[in-house]
Order: sequence, then structure tokens, then C-alpha cells
Amino acid sequence: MLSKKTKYGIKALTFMAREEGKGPFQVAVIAKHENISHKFLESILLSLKKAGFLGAKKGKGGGYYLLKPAKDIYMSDVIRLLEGPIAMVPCVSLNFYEKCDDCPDEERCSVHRLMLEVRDSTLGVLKNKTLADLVANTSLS
Amino acid sequence: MLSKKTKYGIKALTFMAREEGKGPFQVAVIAKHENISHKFLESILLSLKKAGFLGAKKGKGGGYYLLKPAKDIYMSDVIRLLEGPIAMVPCVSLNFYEKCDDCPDEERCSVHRLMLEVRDSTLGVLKNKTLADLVANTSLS
DNA sequence: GCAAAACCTACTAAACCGATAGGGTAAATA
DNA sequence: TATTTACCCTATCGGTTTAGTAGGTTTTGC
Repeated sequence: MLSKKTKYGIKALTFMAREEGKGPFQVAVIAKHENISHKFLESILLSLKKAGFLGAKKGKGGGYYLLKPAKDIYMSDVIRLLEGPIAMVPCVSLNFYEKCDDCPDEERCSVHRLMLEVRDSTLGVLKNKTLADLVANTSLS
Repeated sequence: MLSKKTKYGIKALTFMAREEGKGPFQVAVIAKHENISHKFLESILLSLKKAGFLGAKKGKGGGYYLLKPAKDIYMSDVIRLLEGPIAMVPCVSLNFYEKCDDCPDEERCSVHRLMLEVRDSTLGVLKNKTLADLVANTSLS
């Protein structure tokens, strides 16, 4: 299940990407438009900034803005940052690998092999999906 | 993230499918072999029984056994039962649909459309994967 | 009737999630 | 320089879920 954190993060990024080049966008504006708790969104945008997706400008007329073109922001990276592992089981995670404490032999574990396929399939979608793709076919309400 | 409940359930099913036709298999035997808490596994197998995947025999020499051939047990069904929705967001779930309370227009929601693709991709794997497929290439330790 | 095994009910410790509160700090404008 | 505006940080909290525990009841085979 996708957390609201990730969901909100993607929505905020999409909002900014719709008007690429413009900005900066104030937290309050995004929060209101996307129906997100102001303070919660603030913490999410902060994470995105620390990770290098966003820049920020303080003071009057300030706000957050995209640091890279939307076509260079991959959903797999965004989700990994906000949600954590994409894999459904740590033992098949590429970036957050962890051994199962049950399960002596991963190669023979049926769950392991099944979830490996699921991960590859999901990653196939997310690695080829950029923020620019999300914006296409969408219009600002 | 896949819950242990689902993980254990799949492992138990795989265990039984490896020796298809035999059985019944006692909870204690499966639990020990797969390193699962006995009582926890009990509740899982009970769910699988109520859903029609397993049969059970009480008393001495009893246990659980597959009610259908392994090739007729689809992973999508097992996971839906034990884990719940396969979709990462309720608004794209086929069997557990729920509207988002934020988000006035699903069609225009970037998260919605992204997660729709992820769901289809995941389902593509799980709907074509049976218990028999999991058993293949695996041997009992 | 005794033992073994499934079955059922209830509880709990811990973790996580979404959100809130309240402030501190930096920068832009006047 | 004063003030507004918005970024930045910390702490807390109620609710929910998870994984597991405990204890008892019912059915079956010998």
C-alpha cells in the first residue's frame, strides 16, 4: 500500500511540473490545490529537497521548484526516497536488501522467486516513467 | 511490503504442493520445516481453508491438505485473500476499490494513472502464476 | 476414554502512519 | 532596520496494523 507521504509527494511534483520553468511554488498553494495538510506537505517537500529533486527559495515570493527537467525525474527514484523499497520483500530488494531470518536458502524459496518477478515487473514500469510522462495527458483543473 | 502472513501462507502452500496427493500435513510439521510460529501459521491455514484452498482433517493423523491441484491455485487469489488488495492505492483496486477523499477527479490524477499501470503489470505476473509454477525448479531441502 | 490435532476467541507489545503544534531561522521587501 | 513571509526543525499523539501469545473447545482415531 502506497503511503500518503509518497502519494502527496508525487502529486506535488506533478503540480510543479505542469508549469515547468515557472515557480517557485509556495507550500500553501500546493497544499490547498491538492488537498494536502500544509505541515505534512512541508516535511515531504523538505525530503525531496534534501534528495536533490527540489530547490527552495526563502523569503517573500519564495517556495519550492524543480531542480531538474521533469523528463529527468524518474518515478522509481521518487518512490524509493519517499516510500522505501519497491520490492515487496526485503530479500529481493536492490537498494534495501535484507536477509530473511527464516528461509535458509533464498534460491530455493518460492516466495523469493515469485517476488523477484513482481519486482522486475514493477520496476519495468517505474524506471521508464518520468515526471514528464505523468504530466502528459493531464491538465490543470 | 508483503506481510509475514502472506509470506508464510505461500510457503505453507508450496510445502504441501511439493508432495501433492500426499498429506494431510500437520501444522506443527509445516511450522517447523518453514521456521514459522505454530500458532500464527494455524490462523493462516484456517483462512486458507475457509477460502476453499485447503481441506482439513481433525484428530490424530489429521492436518491440512490441498483441495485443488496446484496448477489451479493462482497466486493472485492467494495474495488477495491473505494480503488484501494487490493495487498500491485503493482507487485503482479491482476487488477492493475505494475512492480517495482528496482527489476530485481520478482520471486526471497522476498517481492514479501511474498506479494503474503498476497494478496491471503486477497482476500480469500474479494471474499467470500458479502454485505449480512455484514448485517447479524447487526441491525439498 | 484418552490423546492428538484442528478450531476458535481474546489479548498484547511493538511498530508505523498521518497529522498537529510550536517554534526557530533565513531572506526579501519596504 | 523592521517586518513580513516562508523555509526548517523537533516533539508529540491518537489510531491502526502487525505478529505473535495464551488458553480453551471440538472432533477424530486408537
